[in-house]
Amino acid sequence: MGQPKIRNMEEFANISGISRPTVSKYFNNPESVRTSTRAKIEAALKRYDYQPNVFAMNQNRRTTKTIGVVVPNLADPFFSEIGRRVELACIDAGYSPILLSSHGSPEMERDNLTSLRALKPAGVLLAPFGRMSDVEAVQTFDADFPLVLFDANMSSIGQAFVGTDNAQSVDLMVEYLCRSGEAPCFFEMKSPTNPNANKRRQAYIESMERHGHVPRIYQADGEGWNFEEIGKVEGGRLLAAKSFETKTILCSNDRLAIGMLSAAYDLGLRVGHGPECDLRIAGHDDHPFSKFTCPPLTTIAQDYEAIANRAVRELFSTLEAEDRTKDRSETTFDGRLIMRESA
Amino acid sequence: MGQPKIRNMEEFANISGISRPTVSKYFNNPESVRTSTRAKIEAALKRYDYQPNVFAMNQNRRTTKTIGVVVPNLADPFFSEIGRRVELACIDAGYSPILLSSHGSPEMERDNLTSLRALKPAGVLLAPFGRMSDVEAVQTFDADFPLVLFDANMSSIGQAFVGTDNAQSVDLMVEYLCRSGEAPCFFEMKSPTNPNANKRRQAYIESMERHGHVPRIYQADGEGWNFEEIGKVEGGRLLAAKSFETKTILCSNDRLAIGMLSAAYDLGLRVGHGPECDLRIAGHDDHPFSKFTCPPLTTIAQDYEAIANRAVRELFSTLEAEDRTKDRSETTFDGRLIMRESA
DNA sequence: AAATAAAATTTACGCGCGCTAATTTGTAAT
DNA sequence: ATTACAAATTAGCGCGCGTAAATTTTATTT
Repeated sequence: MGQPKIRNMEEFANISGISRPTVSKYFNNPESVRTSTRAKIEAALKRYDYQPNVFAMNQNRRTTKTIGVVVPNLADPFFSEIGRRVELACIDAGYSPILLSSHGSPEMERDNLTSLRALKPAGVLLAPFGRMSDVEAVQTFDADFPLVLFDANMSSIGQAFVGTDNAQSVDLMVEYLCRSGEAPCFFEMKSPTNPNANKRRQAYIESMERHGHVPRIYQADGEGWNFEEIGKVEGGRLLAAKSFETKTILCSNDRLAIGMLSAAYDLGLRVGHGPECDLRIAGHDDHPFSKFTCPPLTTIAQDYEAIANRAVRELFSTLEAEDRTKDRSETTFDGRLIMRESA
Repeated sequence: MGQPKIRNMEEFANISGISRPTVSKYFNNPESVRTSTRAKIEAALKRYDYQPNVFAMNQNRRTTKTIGVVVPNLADPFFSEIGRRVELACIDAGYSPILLSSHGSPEMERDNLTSLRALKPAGVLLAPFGRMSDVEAVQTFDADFPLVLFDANMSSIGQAFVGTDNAQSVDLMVEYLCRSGEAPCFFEMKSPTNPNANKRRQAYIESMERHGHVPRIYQADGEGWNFEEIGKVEGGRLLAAKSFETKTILCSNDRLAIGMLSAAYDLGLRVGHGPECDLRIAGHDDHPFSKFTCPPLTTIAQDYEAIANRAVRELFSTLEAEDRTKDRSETTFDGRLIMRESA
């Protein structure tokens, strides 16, 4: 941290006694220069605080050190949590993540990808809307940049997909509910905005049939991302009208379940698995607040950490594989049953 | 979208029939060129998709179109919501916001400011940790870039501060609770990580004294950002031990209140303002989930929209004022009482 | 000790655009 | 038609770094 400010790489090369191209090489990859020269450069770095101009660096580089991370909606704690972990994993690997939220709008997802193009990212981690995404835009982006999908799959797009095995996780819950009491009916949105909803419904149907039960599905009206409100209003309506044919309800996700729990409370219904209870409610995702609902919500925990780390690793492995011959891989992690009091 | 790809501004200038410096001027500020030439350029933009290279642009520009937005923790719905609105307001104004979360760590706040330096942002909107922030780092950043603080104030740092008037909002709640029943005691963390906690405690004390009551404060042990857990465990402990001297509890924020509501449910305590209830619990912030707690939480709503928009406007007004003579301004918005069933 | 390979240096060009000064063109008013 | 002024053009330098080719130095092997 000396007083004479370094203006550019030329000056820094002079005071460190190394030629500029070698210094440039060092900043691209410190391992690529001899140990003795690396020591000289790092000694100079300690005395003078210099860092290369990012804009000049990225102008001519084939690839930058930027990683784009795009999620559908940061207001949803699920995405803010998994986005957070992806971000930290990128930093650990020496890259600069840039986290973009599409604010619930597929159009903004497209815009985000367009903005990212200008930044020449080394790669992009995308949790897409799925079939609501601008598929063509995602495809052309995939053709131009290394792309890894997580959370929601899109067939044959991206170098890899990493997510949760909905078939396994839903079956785990259905099996538990059947074993511990009545077979569940299924509560979801009629036109779900989140991409895993369809897979979960399908998994519910198959699991129920496998266990010899008739699947019963209830779909709530309502648009947008205000899941709790929809769960409370529409779920409450169904509860009040005694429309559910069973007293065990599996919600497509925790946010719907949180809304329904609130409605049940208003209606004076006791939720839980005890003999004195009127209703069992279960969810999916282990939402950060599901531990604090009344009663605490029985749910399926997705392995955030594993998904985030694996997605990052998949991306980096395609970055390192110069030849684009790597096959597309799909990795799903098992959900874990979190037994609490609601079911 | 013609087939011949435009490689640089030179080529684009040729095909649009305008000289390169004028095109450059257009991209810096479309208003700065004659209407007729603007039309020509925009006609060409429709036919060929060209956008200037961001890295080359920003390399020599005095100031970029980038706005940094730094919040303490995106996992907290309060910050993800206000960050979202700030982001959208910047986009509307034609700037490129870059949203950075410090993941609950003051050190990362410092790192985020350091990273932003390299991007030469036109300005930065910072929701600081407050006294836990690296004050010196924030000060030197303030000296080098236009800076506006929001949510949490730091004395004489930044061109402006925008937030909620804690004295007003807490007094509003205290007044309501006293008027509608027993005077509240106050529940908070012993060493709070969120920056407004001290102001709220102070506001509570002053408000209670003004209403002729003795303030009673209960502080929970616990570190970090896991407020719900702390509210549930420590608040539950106090409830179980019947340590609270009154049956009306004002929590420093909604997340603590959510935890305490969960504990009260476990203990079989009926929360609410009805005659059959054992306890009243109130919060502060109008957390997105406070509407769905059991019972729904009475709280104070901060005016997210107003805070976000005003913070952005304050920043832009300092950007436009070439002379740095603008006085530092402090703007606070009133909180709004949200009466629900919990108190 | 000489021979060989690896790494560092020198030299030089290019990236795409910002920005300036001098000049020319266009527009609107007298 | 003349004047006056704003806007566009031409010409050209500079930013800070990437990168390539040719050369020299250093480290390793025989």
